Amino acid sequence: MPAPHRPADLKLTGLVGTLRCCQLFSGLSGEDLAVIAGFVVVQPLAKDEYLFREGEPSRGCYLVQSGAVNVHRVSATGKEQVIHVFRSGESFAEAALAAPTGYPANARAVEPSTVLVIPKVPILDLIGRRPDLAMRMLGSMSSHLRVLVGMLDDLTLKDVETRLLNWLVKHAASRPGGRIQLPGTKRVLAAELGTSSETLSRTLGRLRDQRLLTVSGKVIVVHDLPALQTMLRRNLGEN
Amino acid sequence: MPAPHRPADLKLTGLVGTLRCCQLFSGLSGEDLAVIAGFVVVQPLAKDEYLFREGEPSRGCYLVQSGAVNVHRVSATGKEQVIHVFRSGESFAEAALAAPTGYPANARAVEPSTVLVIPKVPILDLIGRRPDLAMRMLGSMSSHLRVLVGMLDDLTLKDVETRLLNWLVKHAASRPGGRIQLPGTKRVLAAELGTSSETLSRTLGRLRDQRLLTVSGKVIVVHDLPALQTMLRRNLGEN
DNA sequence: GCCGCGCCTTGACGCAGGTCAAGCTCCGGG
DNA sequence: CCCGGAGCTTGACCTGCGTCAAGGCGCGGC
Repeated sequence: MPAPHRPADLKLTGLVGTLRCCQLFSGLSGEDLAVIAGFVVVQPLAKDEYLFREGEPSRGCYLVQSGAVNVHRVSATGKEQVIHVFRSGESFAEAALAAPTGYPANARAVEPSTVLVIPKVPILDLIGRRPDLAMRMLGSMSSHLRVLVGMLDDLTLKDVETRLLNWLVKHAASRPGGRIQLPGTKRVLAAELGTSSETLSRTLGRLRDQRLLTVSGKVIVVHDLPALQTMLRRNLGEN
Repeated sequence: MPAPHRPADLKLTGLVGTLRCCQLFSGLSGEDLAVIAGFVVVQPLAKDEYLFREGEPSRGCYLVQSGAVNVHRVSATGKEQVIHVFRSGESFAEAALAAPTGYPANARAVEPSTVLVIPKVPILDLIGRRPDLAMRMLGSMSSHLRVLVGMLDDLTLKDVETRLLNWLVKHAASRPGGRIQLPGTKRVLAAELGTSSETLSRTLGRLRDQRLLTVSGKVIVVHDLPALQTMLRRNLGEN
């Protein structure tokens, strides 16, 4: 693991740029941003390197500068439950700032990444002096709550088919031509959907047989998005 | 629905007492508490009355004074997924303060209850002026995040038996003599465990046959807590 | 080129648990 | 007192999906 290091002053302006772009700090004054940039620590992560593990005391919270970080729990049975994959510009672990206990989950880089570590003490201090920053933190945590609530929903969508349809619709909508490039292996997607790679394969196969999509390697092309949507609605409606 | 009303000044001191007792406000000065008590609204709820529904714009956040409030989502299939049952002294819906969107869930009284409505604008204003209050809100939301993460865990605990054991152990530990009085009907407990009343009945029946507990009406008496615990651990360990 | 190793796919099988249905108990009302 | 309904229990059945196992395919190393 390469040692984290304080950025040289030269880099401060670049850092301020990064900070300004993210949801969490986007409305702050340049002065405040400079203060934050002053105590932030840049940390590169290799693929599959852990940023923190469940139970460790919290160093602070994090902001993804590049790459992607998988936040997950491992259940007592050893299964990994993905909570969320955070990408460039997103912040996480704000909850660890305010809690006396350690991190409640694990964080691991999906690919080579760099994160900004925002140490606990100075950011809490700043929050105390900048009420609008406090508001932002509240807002950010509240959106994380919503993500979790959404996950709950997903888990209670019974069918694997329904969950997959849901996932496909959500992702195909934002892609031109319905072309979805899988970020990782199919086993990973299966894990996100809470199923096994075999079942995922079967379910995809069924949709393929119905000419709704084609799969080749790590690329899924959705041919008939409306059909998927009505199918999803039908699945939700019945039962 | 009886109209909510502002408490008379006579009641202010009582209110301050309630506020002081709760996690969220427990460390604040009497002065701040008085300010809060000044804008809080007392709202009684009949059994099964809804406090708010998913999507409604947020009035503010809430503090349970007496009774119990079930916060839940209803999935697209119409099933009710319990997120948490909040009881006396607990606060909820803080997330709605900071978010522009409406409530992400529903809240309904399990039994006749009274809640304190903490309106959005004045409490946000106060948070802006009292950094330590902001910290408390952050802490509170962070613990709610943990609850949700815990729920995720529970849902991925596969067995109904395992989930039930988990529930029993958690509840029997805090009860003298392992005597657990069910708050609602067994169907409700089943829902909390994410199963049907039939399966719950069967699973309880199996534990009863093993002389680990007895069930009579709404009372479950755990006879052999350690046995339940080792059974739980066995269930988690294997597979 | 060939081989070996992941990854994906497909088939076969077993099982937890959801659903339907029938009987039981308890309780309140007329 | 009888009756009806709500909730609980138990049985029978069926289905989704997790698991094991056996190929097929692509890819990198040698």
